[in-house]
Amino acid sequence: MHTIGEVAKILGISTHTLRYYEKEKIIIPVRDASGDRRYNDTHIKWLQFVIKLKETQMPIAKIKKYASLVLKGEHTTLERLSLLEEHKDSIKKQIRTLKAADEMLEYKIVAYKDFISKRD
Amino acid sequence: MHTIGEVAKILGISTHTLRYYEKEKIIIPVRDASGDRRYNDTHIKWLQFVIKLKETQMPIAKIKKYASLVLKGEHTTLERLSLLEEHKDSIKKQIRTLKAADEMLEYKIVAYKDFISKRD
DNA sequence: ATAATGATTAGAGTAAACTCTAAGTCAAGA
DNA sequence: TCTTGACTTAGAGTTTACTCTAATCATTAT
Repeated sequence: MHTIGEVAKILGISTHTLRYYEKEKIIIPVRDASGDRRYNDTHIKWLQFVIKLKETQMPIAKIKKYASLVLKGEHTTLERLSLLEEHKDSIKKQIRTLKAADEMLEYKIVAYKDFISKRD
Repeated sequence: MHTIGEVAKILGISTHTLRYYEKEKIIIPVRDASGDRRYNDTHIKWLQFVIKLKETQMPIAKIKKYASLVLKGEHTTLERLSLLEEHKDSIKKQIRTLKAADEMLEYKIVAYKDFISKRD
């Protein structure tokens, strides 16, 4: 069981952010005798998953939606599955966009290098 | 030569956004006799480039920086080149992140499908 | 015993990137 | 002539995702 400060350090995010995610019902830690938040390994794994989703541009609203489905129980698995499949599509699209931009930049960079070498 | 409304339609962005980019000195169109903005094909190509940079998560501040270098003239080509190379690195990183997330999602999706097929 | 550390809360403040409003000008078509 | 529609401006408002503040409480270190 970890305190909020420890979890913040482990995940590389701030305690503020962890409390914000709780306010948004993305993570619900347990409380110890004195009312402090406690996170177990399941909480941490869930947060690592949330961070992965965030890194791939899933908005907080959608992460919230997914979290609420998880809380609702097993009868939401189909809906969760389609949400994840939708996001997988979005990731594919992002990769395509990035690859196109990468090619364009490569082209521009070569043009710049060529220009510079001919000038100097 | 195109009006702001035409350019907005061509690029799929709003006239508000085009004026905002101008306020940020990212694009400086010319003006016609009655003071209206006019965009030529060079302006449009530049805006398409800006949109590509945006799609790959370059912040407005950095796009602004690049635009200012272009305005300053040929003696900034080296600096522009390194800015673009830096961004190309960031794109590579983004692709790696997305691929990792994609694999993780594939794994999760398979697990969900497995669970559902065994349950039904 | 006291000071430092780290936790708590409600709620205010911030940054980025738009997005919209209000009040106005101007040219073309019915 | 009137109206419609596109344009102009300065500046206010919105959304997202934090980020911080202030006041307070509990535990640990000297």
